[in-house]
Amino acid sequence: MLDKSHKHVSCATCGARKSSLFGSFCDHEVSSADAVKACSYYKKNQPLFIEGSFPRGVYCLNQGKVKVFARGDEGKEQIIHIAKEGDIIGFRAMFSGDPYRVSASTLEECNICFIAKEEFLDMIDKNTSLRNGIIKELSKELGDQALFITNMAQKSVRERLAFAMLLLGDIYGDEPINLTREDMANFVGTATETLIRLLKDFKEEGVIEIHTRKLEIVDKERLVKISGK
Amino acid sequence: MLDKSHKHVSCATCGARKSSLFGSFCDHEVSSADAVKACSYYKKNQPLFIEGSFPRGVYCLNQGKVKVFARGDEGKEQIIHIAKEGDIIGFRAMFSGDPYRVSASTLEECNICFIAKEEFLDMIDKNTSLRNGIIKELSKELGDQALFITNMAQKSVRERLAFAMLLLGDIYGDEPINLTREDMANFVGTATETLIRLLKDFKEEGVIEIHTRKLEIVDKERLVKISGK
DNA sequence: CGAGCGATTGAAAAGACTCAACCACCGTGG
DNA sequence: CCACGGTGGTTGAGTCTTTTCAATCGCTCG
Repeated sequence: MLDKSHKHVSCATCGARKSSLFGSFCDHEVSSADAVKACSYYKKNQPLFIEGSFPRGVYCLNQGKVKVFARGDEGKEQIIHIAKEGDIIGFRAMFSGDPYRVSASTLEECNICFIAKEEFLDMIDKNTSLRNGIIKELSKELGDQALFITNMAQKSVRERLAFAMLLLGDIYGDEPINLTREDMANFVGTATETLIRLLKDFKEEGVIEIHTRKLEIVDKERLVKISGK
Repeated sequence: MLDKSHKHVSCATCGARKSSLFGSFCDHEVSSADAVKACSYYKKNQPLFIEGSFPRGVYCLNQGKVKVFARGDEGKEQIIHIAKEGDIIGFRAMFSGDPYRVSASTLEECNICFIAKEEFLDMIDKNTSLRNGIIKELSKELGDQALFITNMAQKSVRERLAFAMLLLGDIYGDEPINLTREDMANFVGTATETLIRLLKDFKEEGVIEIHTRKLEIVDKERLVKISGK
């Protein structure tokens, strides 16, 4: 259980920072980031921002997972990305000038820091390596999404599920994967029922273990093979 | 028929430049861009770069269309983007540090200018508005791709085709859309046969006209409706 | 203990793909 | 000028994956 107060989490002691875009900060930059940010505790399933609204800053995840998703015409969610500790989200729309084209909401209890737009843009102006890191991150995501599109267009649901499980394995690390079946289906891009049937197949094939809602990968090699890459 | 010589096309007289990322260049910048770039004539179906190789510079389209695509596991192409006059391609991989994750090849005869990596990075260092333009372009594409993914995951092939026709309408402007059925299918993410059947439907519904290989949009409103947005 | 959401199962229907064959256009070379 | 070959386009039939809809189950939290 996380601390529910709005207590300030220092960037200096943030375990997630080192592997984040702010990883290269010097002491001075760390403390000035600390000074301008606001920390909040978020309950499960709480929105950070919603498609169509205008961005007012960026969110830096100290603890917990966040889904980033778009809604299709019938309102069905398509999860584009799942962010974990150390990830920064919401910066895309700050650069494009558009309103958000996706929504974000917590998948579990989270501690999340917020940095206002002006402060963030200011940091980018002053810090070349942060700026380069952002450009690199945008580029990396663009490449990932090209693969995502290709998978979506050409792979069967079974293959996509295997691929998604591998991604989720990386995101969740040691912890078991913990998502509703619906969120998982919306990540893979299929119907909930289809997803459930395929998970059952994987279980019977000894590829994963199912503990009600929590999933564990047993045979990663096999998943790689099934995913077709 | 384009000029097949490797004659230098000046950025100063390039009709495509004004609407491109280089649109904000001052005279001085235009002439220095002119000085470092190399112009080439490309035949139809000629590759610019190939997935897996490392980028050595960026390509600026003066004339013609270029497809940017990834290959799925069975080698099938998925077209991610179709670039037109004034577009700059290949810069993503220069920032991510990865090798190219997509390939690019001409869809028709083209005049294309090449700017080497160091020169381009140098231009970005020196020109803030170019740099901001690049960041904005990366962000814009990232947003477009999120929509692309959602469409791919949730829409029927018919809906996706309608959506793709609208995009192609913008890309081709006044000219008729001119792609092989296979390229078109690889853009929509479907089998060639399915695409052909759906094009026939659209024709019978009076939405498009088919002149062998060239397609013309007759009822744009209807396409918007069919695409479901 | 009960309500309610999330998970699961089954059966039927629909959408899309594959495979195989055939057509049509176009440029080439005899 | 015409026959030929090849690429790209079209059509039909059968199959298979995936979705949809309906019903049931079973945690989990007040």
